[in-house]
Amino acid sequence: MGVVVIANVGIKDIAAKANVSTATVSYVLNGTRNVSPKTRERVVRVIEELQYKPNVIAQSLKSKRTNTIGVIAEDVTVFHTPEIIDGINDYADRHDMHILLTNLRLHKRISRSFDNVEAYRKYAENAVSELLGNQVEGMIYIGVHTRDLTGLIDTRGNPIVYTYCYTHNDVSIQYNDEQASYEAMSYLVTKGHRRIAIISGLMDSIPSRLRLNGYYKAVTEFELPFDPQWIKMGDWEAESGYNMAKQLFTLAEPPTAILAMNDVMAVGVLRAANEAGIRVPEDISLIGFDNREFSDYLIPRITTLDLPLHQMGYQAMQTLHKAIRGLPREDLQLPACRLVERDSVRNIND
Amino acid sequence: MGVVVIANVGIKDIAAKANVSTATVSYVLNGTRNVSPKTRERVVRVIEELQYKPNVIAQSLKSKRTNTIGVIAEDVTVFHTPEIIDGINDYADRHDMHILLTNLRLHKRISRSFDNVEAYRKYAENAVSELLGNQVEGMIYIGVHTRDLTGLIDTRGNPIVYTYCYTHNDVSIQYNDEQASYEAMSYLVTKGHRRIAIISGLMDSIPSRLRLNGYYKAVTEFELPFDPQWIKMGDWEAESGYNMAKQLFTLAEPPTAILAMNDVMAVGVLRAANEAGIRVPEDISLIGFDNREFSDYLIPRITTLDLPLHQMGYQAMQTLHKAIRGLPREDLQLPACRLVERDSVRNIND
DNA sequence: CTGTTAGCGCGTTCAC
DNA sequence: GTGAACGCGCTAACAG
Repeated sequence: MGVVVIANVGIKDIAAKANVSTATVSYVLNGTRNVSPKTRERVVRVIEELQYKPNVIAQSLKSKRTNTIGVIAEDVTVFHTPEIIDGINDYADRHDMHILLTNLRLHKRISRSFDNVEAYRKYAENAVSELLGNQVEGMIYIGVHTRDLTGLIDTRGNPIVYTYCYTHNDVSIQYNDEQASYEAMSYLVTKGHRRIAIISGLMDSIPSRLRLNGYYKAVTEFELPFDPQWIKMGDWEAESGYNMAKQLFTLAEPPTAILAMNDVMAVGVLRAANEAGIRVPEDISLIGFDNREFSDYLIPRITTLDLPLHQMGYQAMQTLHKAIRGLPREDLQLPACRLVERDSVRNIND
Repeated sequence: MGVVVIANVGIKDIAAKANVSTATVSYVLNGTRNVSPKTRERVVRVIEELQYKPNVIAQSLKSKRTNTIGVIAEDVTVFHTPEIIDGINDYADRHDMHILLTNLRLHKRISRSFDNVEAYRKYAENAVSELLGNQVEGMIYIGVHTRDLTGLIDTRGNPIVYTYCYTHNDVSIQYNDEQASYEAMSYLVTKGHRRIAIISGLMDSIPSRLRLNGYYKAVTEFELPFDPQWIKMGDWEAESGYNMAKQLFTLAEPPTAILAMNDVMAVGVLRAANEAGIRVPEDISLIGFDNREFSDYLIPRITTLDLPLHQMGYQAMQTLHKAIRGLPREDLQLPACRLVERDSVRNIND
């Protein structure tokens, strides 16, 4: 109807209609130089009239700055990725930067064999190539789990920040695993627990080891009883939580609380308890890890540790931004996890 | 160390090092014209040696094609958004298109007052402006829930496709709500259920109404008993599922199965059942909607309807792509939901 | 047929 | 306040 599809108006259209040179228009737009109020006024009016927007592409060509960074997500459908991207956006919005998103779609393409780095190297390298071709000023790489990606890609000297994974040579943004499990332990102690078991993730994982450190630290500091049988090795999956919990339940001196290194294994614990007629939290207390959405919908609602994902994304973007600008790297605080208190821990002081 | 930061090599660097003109390099790169094997060989070697990648920015400036589309996500942290983006990526990857991602961050910025369109119009318009400035060839808008966004933004004639929301004037990609609830009902009937209750979402929502249509259609076709008391109006939140379930439990003729219009309300039903000592599925069967991650972690695991999110993203991108190319719009099939059979429905034929 | 020169796209910026 | 060179790659027109 009244809608007119406007052929892209350019700076010279403005110049023509306002009877000035293109240079003047540019000066008005950018305030790069003084322009007499009268001409400025005239130019501004035409600009608004024609709804002119500078062609960022052309600007970039000259300025060699695109204000665009590339985000390589190994898989956007993995639970932590969207929130990290949200943090990246948060910072990017405040600094007028744009995000070119690449999604490696790892889960769908190579299923669970993440360890086979070769299998997806070509995807990752393609992503980097395309991004560089698009003149991004830097990149953020979001992994599907915390692991070493040294040598996976070569950014040819362009800045990159890794998060939810790391390399030996580059900056990476992680969160404080040790503090997190220590905090969970402190909380349990506050609630009167002393015999506390832990179900770890795979032991080739750095987070597993760091969280175990936090556990040991708490055991030492609070002088808790220690029994190696309370340390169970899981593999992050619910099934392992289930199996380990069953073992814990049959111990001569069973723990009064279990700390599972992720919410998924916590579900396994819940299932095992359910099956054995053991009630959570009345008979045994449980803390998960990750604050996955479902942890709030379980019965009982699971107390867990919230990951500072937003902050990680924000810091990653901030760090990258400084690197692009050539500014020195600030020593940012290692993002901390936050205990989300719900209904799966009983206070046994009462 | 051995790492050399290479100043961006351009076509003329190649030309110089290979002793040819830039035109020849361009012809080699694009195969636009015949180049003698010898020179080609020489040029190719230099290109590889210097790891040259054409500057897409410069290419776009001339070709007026950026192969980039803008995705405006109202909120990337909402459960359905990542999977839709994944579908968009899937199509984009196959057609060498790039995604410039904008995240309106609606949840964090304006909390839950989504109905107040004015509150975020400015965010949306900014997003469109920036995207257009970046010369995207089209846009996909991903809503946080299915509602009418007519008049929210003006793309100035540029193609746009909406998904998980719609307008009166533009193309939008939805899924088949009516088929979904009908399918759930058929399944329940197969399992011997005839007295089936439904807990709807807010009734100003189109999905609520369509799903109710599917319910009625099944009631009619299968000649099921009908009692208006079995139709409960919820508001999508767990609390309402809880309240409505309690009402259903106290009916003189209670239903044998409940269909909740989302998994969140299904959790409410589960809680109410738990409290009342009613077992799912032994005493009452339950079907949710959305196949939210947590539905698989509940006890019992909830049978639910999986949303064709990936397909929606794929179709949105496909539709947009055709529009950009000026091709006629194909009539794509309305994506269907898929019943995910788990443990919350009992076969009462046995 | 192969290779080169020169102008273009669009906004910026320097010299006048 | 203006003309024109410039950035980088593409390509029409031209030369050998």
